[in-house]
Amino acid sequence: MATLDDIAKLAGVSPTTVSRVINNYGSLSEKTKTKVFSAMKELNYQPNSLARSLKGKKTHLIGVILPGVSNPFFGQMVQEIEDQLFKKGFRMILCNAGSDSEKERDYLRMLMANRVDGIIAGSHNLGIEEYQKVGLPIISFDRYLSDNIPIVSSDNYHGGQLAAQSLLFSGSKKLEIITGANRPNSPTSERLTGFKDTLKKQNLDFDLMEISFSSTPNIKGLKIKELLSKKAVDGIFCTDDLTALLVIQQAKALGMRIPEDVKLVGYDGTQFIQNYHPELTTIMQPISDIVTMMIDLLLKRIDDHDCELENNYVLPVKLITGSTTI
Amino acid sequence: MATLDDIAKLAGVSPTTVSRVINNYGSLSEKTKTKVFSAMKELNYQPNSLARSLKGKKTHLIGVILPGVSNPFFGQMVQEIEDQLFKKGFRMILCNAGSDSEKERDYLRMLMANRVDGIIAGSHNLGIEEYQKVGLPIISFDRYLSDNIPIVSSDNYHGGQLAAQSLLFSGSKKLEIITGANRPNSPTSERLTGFKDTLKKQNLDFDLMEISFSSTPNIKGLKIKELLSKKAVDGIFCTDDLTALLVIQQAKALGMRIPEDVKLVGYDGTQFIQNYHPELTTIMQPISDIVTMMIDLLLKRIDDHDCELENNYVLPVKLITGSTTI
DNA sequence: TTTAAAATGTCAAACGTTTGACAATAGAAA
DNA sequence: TTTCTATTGTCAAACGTTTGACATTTTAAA
Repeated sequence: MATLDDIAKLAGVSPTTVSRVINNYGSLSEKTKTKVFSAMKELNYQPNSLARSLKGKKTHLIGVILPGVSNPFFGQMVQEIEDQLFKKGFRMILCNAGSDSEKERDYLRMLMANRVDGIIAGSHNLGIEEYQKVGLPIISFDRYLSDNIPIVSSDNYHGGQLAAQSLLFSGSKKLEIITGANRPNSPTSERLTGFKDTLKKQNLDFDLMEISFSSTPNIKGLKIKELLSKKAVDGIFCTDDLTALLVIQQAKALGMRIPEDVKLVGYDGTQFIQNYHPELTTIMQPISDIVTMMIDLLLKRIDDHDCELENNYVLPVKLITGSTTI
Repeated sequence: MATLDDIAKLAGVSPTTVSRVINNYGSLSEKTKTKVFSAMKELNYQPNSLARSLKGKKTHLIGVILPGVSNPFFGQMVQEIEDQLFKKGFRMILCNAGSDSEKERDYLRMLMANRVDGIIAGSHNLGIEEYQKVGLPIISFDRYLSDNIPIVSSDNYHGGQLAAQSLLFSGSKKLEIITGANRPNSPTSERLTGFKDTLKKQNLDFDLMEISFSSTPNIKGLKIKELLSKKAVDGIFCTDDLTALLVIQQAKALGMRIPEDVKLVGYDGTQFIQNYHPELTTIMQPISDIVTMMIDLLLKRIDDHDCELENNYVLPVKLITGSTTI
């Protein structure tokens, strides 16, 4: 692969001049620039980022740690992150941590070793300490990591409220909420609280069904089937859309009609759901805005490691009404 | 961030010794190793990959260029690639090229600049020349790029055959195939041929509906609606599952029953479809095997840039029968 | 023609490693 | 004690850039 020296030789100038052209530094005549550029083109030259970064330049690499990308929510988020980062001249190293804390730790190490400029963290199997000692700009999605790591999220509490209101408005009385594992600091717990508080105001009660995040869809389906067939529920709030799809599936299999027999509200409202399951009433998280916010903050921190940022940035959610509620 | 010299000072040894410990090179006493390791731990030291790679070591970075990740097929593929690469000690730079050839070109440049060890290319807006002059190990998914770039794909022709057989077996007579833009070298065109050939053997004809890959689902839906309401079709083969979902959607809206009035076969058979739309008959591509193959070949090429590889690796597809055919 | 400014060149240090050559020291075996 | 070997150290070059100091040449204006 061609180096700066090769270009210098071919263009008949000094290496310093080539570097000056690349970095647009010092004074240069148009003629030299043209000579250098065409030599670069001729040899298909790409300045070695490794060397540049080593010399103190940014790597323009951002580490993105997420639970996974096969879930449409994170899929869309990754797509959005990639898109927006690209436009700002950054690239992403994608890290699917799953629910594996060892893997997350490994990735954190790798990202440090690779001297990424910053990290977007949306998966959190690890404790605070691990993230604190990374010493790189970090922005977190939807979970507390450490005091000086800003959290960007959407309004989970209000999302819970909207879901409850929407079910109440369509006349549900016997309510059920289906949610993943509820660690105390997880975003879903806020959704739950918003839901709960709204019902409390109406003096209504509800039941809670927890299905571990890591269960397969088949297992989840089975549990939902049991719920639907054994219990007289007429309104269900799922804290994610995929689970809501399973409810639709099981209800259909049992001959129950939605929304006549059971109303249903999901959560996330990805583009995918809006396109392929427009019937589902759901709470839409503003993925694009969330990403814009995160990248904006991250780049600020990259420019100035000590810049002051808020601890929390909460973006509004939106109710999208489909035919699974009335 | 701590450097090798810092470790040397803290451990009370020479920098060379530290490097020897890291690379397990030369002869070392257990005592020194322990001293060095504990110094590394204490300072949370990570060897600077940039410097190491500059000195000739691998970067352990792989560029993955795909059309996007919001489509479940590529979502699952990315997840699989990430997972398998991680296990082999590699990380991925994710490049969503979309249908933007300028972006793809930019990414190719960036990947060269970053001295990635290799590239997995699944998006191909660019011509052969661009890929040829990259000069890095490349493996292609499902499309011809250049003579010495191996192609890994699944058996698109047989997939088309299976789709046709399945529709014929369920008694369809008036067949339609819905497919994206059909550039001559695209994998979908093979699916089409397999489909066509099978029908020809039965002396049956079919109609072809092309919907540009870049149309939004709404537009696609509209065209499908038109098709369903204006034409007497009783069997549809969509060359991807998402389009098949739109057919289901539109058929439902028009009061047509599947499979009674129209049979339907999709393509891809991702985990997502299997979990959330098990009713859809579809052709499953063996994503995991495809990825294993690609990574295997890529790593071979990375170890030995000139190693001989086949031009084509075709993996078998599988018919998954759901209730959209009988 | 003189003079100043602009353009380019030379040189070298630095970034953080790896690696080889070679020397020095320690400990153990003969 | 001598001798060998294992361990560690010193030193320096290399990887491909960037950047500053400084010198020299070219160009254009006065």
